Amino acid sequence: MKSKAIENTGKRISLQTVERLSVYRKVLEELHRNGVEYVYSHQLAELVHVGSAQLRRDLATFGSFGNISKGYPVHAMILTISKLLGTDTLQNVALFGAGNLGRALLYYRGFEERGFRIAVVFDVDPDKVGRVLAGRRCYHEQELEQVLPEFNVTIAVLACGPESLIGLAHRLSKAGVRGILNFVPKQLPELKGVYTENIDISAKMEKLSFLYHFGGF
Amino acid sequence: MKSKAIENTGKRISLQTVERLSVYRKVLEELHRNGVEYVYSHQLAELVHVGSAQLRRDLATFGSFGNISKGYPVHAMILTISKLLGTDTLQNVALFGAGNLGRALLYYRGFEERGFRIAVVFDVDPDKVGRVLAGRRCYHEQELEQVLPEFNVTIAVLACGPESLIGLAHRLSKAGVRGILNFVPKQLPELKGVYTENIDISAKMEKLSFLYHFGGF
DNA sequence: ACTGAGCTGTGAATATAATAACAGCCAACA
DNA sequence: TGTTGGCTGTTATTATATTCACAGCTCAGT
Repeated sequence: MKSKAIENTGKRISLQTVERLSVYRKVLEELHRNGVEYVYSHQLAELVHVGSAQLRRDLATFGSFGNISKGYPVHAMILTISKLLGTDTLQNVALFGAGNLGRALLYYRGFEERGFRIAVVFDVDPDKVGRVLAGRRCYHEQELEQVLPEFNVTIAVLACGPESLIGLAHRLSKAGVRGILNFVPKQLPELKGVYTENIDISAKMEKLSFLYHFGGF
Repeated sequence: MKSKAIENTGKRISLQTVERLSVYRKVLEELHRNGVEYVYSHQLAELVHVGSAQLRRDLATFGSFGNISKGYPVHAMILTISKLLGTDTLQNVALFGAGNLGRALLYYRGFEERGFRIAVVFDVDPDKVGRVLAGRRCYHEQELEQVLPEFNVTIAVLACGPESLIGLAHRLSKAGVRGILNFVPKQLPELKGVYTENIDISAKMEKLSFLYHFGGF
């Protein structure tokens, strides 16, 4: 796997570790809600279906926080991981495309508790432009350059049509966006200084299909 | 990375290779639409942002199909990859949850051309049960055991609430489902004989956020 | 105080993935 | 027909990720 690892306090944090950290935090939040204060590596590891050694190693990449006999402090770990992921403070996100998927994302209540807020919506459909959807004003995609700076957006979510996708990506890059989450099943160009992450739902199904047809069990 | 590799014709196909195959096929489809008949590994590699050696190696895992001087035959490769992924024939999928996301998936036209068809919908909301959504009848989740067998479903997509998620997973397992695509940001249990794949949108954003905050470029 | 059970953090060992590099082939062309 | 350029498939190499296994610590129970 192409592993762009990041330099931290002398230790490198691989992207795979980062992905697991999201999961750890998610489960830790649940433990926290249940009043659990400390958790052992093997307990948490079992909850997230990961080896306990790997869990300890992941956590060790950004400094040790485990109490040697009580285990890991749940709440402190949540805060530490949040800070590492940059989600300790709310980030504004721009949504492109107010179709079925776009609106589903708009109405989803779960982003805020994970540190993200869809602040603006863009579309090309004249019927949608100018309207207010779930409290967010919908602008025309052409207005991107004027509107985006107002909202201090660093991440763009693409749930639009595939037509002008490439051009859009370049414009976003120029407009200062630093991350793109792309739901459109079409290849984006590589943009310098912008990290792009694809979510291809059909591809995930294909993976499941492969496993099923090959009897991967 | 936990690499459950699959035994094929003596060669193992890693899941990472499978994921890339989806991308290859997606791009190959586009080339095919544009009338391209053959493509060289370095051309395709550039389109998908992968090293050409890796591309050739990926393709070689299921037998060689590259014409040594013309490159790879676009259409034949599409068919071969489709067969490998099991998407050469349409597969029925069951959707759980007809909320915002669920409906977005229901109305999405793109699944069929990738080999999947949402055949049934389940929900717990009495307002939705019994209604027909985008041509698909909505059943109550309780009816799962009776209804599922009619539709020959092997993959379930979870876009429901987190409340009875674990129980649902176990029931799906018992009902013969072989793959679960889970959009609910909650940890599923490990089910013997069922492969589960999670799509956590917030987690993807967290990853982007991490990269941005750490200046991973 | 002392012992023992059980935890974390981590060096060492292993498994896996990505890259480089090249042998052998084919077509085009002189 | 001989030669050359550029391609694939694959082997060798390097880089990365995971797992093992244990030193060293902490506390509970005596």
